[in-house]
Amino acid sequence: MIDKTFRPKSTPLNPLEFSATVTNWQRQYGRNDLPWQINITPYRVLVSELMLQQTQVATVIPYFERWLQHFPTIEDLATASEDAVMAQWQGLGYYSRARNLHKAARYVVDEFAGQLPDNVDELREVPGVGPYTAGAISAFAFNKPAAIVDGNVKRLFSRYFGIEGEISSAKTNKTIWSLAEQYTPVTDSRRYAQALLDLGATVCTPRAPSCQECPLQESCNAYATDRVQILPTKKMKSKIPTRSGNFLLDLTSDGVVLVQRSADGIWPRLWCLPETDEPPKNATIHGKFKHVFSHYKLDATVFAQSIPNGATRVHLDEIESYGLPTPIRKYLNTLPT
DNA sequence: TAGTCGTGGCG
DNA sequence: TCGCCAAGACT
Repeated sequence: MIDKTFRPKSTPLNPLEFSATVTNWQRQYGRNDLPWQINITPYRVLVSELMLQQTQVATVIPYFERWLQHFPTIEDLATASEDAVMAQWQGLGYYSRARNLHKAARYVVDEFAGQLPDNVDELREVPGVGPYTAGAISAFAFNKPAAIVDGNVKRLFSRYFGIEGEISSAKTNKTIWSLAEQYTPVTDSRRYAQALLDLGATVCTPRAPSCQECPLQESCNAYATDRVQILPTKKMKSKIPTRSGNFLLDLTSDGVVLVQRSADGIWPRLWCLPETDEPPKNATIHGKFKHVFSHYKLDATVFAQSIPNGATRVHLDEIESYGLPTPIRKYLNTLPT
């Protein structure tokens, strides 16, 4: 009788075998035509990596193309206004990344004459560049050996090496970084880094991974021990709270009143309908909308309310040149022109 | 260590 | 409809 649950005993490949296996796989099955993989420059890699933080490739692509049209060089970005920068980032989310990218451009122009450094230590000093992004820029922009650990690598390594520790813990993070450094090859750095990301994104996926397509199946600990569905282990998440918000709509033939939000909190420095702590009395409800953030849900009510004076009023057809949060832009788009 | 910070797609 | 998750950084 055949035991369908049989798995071969697994021993991890050594670093040389591992890197050869995944780079060969990447050459044949990986992603090699993404916009930032063509005409590679350090600036294009920097832009793509900041945009790709916690954001999927398909979402980033149109933003990346538009960004390079508006800010072709790092000098163009460094000298651009914050309003112009935020207008281009509008809708992509995590807006501190846009300000960091802007700061990064100025930093590199001021400190390095516009030339990004190629080593992790100096890259870590660039605004918005953390441990992952520093390694990614070194590998992708300069083809230099550098460990990268992102969500893909954490998932891939936790399964491949059978790491049981909670994936977001400092201890597990340290373990995986150590393995990542140990397994980083001396040559073909760019393709190796891309191989890890491609494997994680297209084969070793969070759920329903395609183990039959995986070049590492034979030596994968999680596959051998039938723990692919269990690893990586995650902490229980308490469900996110719901908050209510009150927004004011003052729309005339001259446009709608917008205010620039503070640098703190959600949607920092983006242009928005005026928000109030308490619902205005004797105001009629114009409409409602809901929005989900990563850490809370917003239940919003929009009140028709005239704003006294001195406010910025923007014509509806000029709104695209302002940086607006997505749900506000969507709400305004429903208004009759 | 844990919270903050967006948005869209997917099952 | 809802929870999960994505090329994380910063505080």
